[in-house]
Amino acid sequence: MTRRTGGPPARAGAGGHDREAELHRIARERFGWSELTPEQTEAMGALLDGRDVLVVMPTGSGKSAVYQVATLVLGGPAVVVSPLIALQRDQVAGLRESSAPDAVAVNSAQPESVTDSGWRAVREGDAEYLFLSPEQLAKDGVLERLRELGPSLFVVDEAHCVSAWGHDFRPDYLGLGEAAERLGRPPVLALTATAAAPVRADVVEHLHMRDARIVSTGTDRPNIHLAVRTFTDDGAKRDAVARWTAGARAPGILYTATRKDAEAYAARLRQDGVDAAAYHAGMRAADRRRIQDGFMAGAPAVVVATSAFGMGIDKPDVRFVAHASVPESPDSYYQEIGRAGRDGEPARAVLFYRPQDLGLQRFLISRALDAEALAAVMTALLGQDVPQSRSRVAQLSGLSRRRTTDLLNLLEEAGAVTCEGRRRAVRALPGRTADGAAEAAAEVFERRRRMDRSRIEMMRGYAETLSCRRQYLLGYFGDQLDAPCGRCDACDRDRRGGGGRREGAPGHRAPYGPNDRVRHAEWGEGTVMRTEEDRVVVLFEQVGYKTLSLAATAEHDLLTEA
DNA sequence: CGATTAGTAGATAGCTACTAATCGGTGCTCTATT
Repeated sequence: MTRRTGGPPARAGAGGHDREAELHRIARERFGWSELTPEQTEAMGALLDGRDVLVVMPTGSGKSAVYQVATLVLGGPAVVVSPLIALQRDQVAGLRESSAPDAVAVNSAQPESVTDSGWRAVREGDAEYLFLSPEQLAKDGVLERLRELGPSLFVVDEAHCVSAWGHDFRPDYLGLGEAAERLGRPPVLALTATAAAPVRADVVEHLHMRDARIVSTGTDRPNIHLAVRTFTDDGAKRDAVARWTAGARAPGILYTATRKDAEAYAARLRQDGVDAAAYHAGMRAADRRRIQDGFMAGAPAVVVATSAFGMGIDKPDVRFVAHASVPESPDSYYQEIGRAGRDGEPARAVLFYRPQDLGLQRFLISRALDAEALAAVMTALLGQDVPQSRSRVAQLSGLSRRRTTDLLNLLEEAGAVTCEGRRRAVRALPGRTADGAAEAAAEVFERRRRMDRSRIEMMRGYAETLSCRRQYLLGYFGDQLDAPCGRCDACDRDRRGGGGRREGAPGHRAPYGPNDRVRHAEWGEGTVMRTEEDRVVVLFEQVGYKTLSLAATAEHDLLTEA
């Protein structure tokens, strides 16, 4: 990897050597860290060169250190976007306890007086880190105050949320790129533990990252043993899940697809004498907090939860993460099992798989496009001569601000509207019509849905593969594992010699390799993700992940080099 | 997409067998009541 030298920032020191020494000195004196990893210094160095950086490193490997140290060298406060208020609280508390500079948060869950004193602390240099949600950064007043502070760094923590949530659930995530620009465009740092190729592309695009430097330590978590158990009967699966969980070494997390199942399994486990508690977003905030804090402290030993549980859980000794139902994507799955074994000791990830369970995931991503609302937004904009604020567009179209943001994001991606200026007002691009915009937006929407569906298919692929599970998962994230891992059920079976899996014949080379660019007659251009003995998985820009039979592609000449 | 519940038709007074309806995940922020 080459380090490009950009314009040296104000306080970065002269040579790379001095600078690295200063990073180490600050890490030691202000944070008490005796060492920085090569990846940490590489990411910090790129930021000091004024570059945008995407850091992909497992939780617990020191992602936060990158911005904490770099901020002090850059000499201005850092704006840190964090998805959950609970997470912001933990991060602020953590920095308060250390001898490092203080942090403050700005959100709706604290008294105004606390927010006010937070702003003051940053303004007066008593705090260097300011934590906010993306929703806060969608507000003009907040952006104005931030701009006056002259932030030296714009950090997006848990950056995969941009891609996972921005397109529907929390649309303000897609406005972060513009927000950074309105703050004077300091270097942008995106942090995440896992990001497959399309997620990285989404993050880079929507944060408006320029020539982003990607710093990755690889996503493998070798101490987590991977296994899948397959069922067709629902009752049999439930029995197996309950039995396995009751017998597994705690602490652990059991993920379910629905709130009802979380309650049901928790009750059943308690009956079997397991110290288990349910956790989902339908519970009262106080109960959720009590269970999360309790789990961190050791009781309950098992949390049975929907996907609501886990972000910000940095408990080192989680011994298992089991899934009673298949999740929506390898992306989510890897995030969730990544909460096991952070101490490096052996841990288990078991997926209880029933093909029918994929149906629920298909339902959950199948929300239809509201053509009427889309038309209302576009028509409202077409009637205006000058750019309009988002809240004004919401008013004109009679929709909520959240809904409007969602649809404007879609229209922007479809090339029908554009945001401009410091106030990022929106206007329709010249020559656009309501019908044309609706059509283009529908196409963008469909493309995204195909991608989501293909991710579900990749999850099916993981559950049904006969070869090494880790090779499959890591290949999905663009990390190649050259040999089978020896730490998954497929490898265990091969070692016992009971499987009858076809080993790739030595000397028989697959016609495609990872990262090859290919073109398919119908699906357009794509990138090869992995090859097995008889099939190849390709990520196509237009249709998402596809698994093709090598025999068929050869026979009909379906894949050509691009 | 699939599981569960509610409703109803048929044939005859309590039940079977089908169809229709319903539900299912993630969080922020602001506003109106307690």
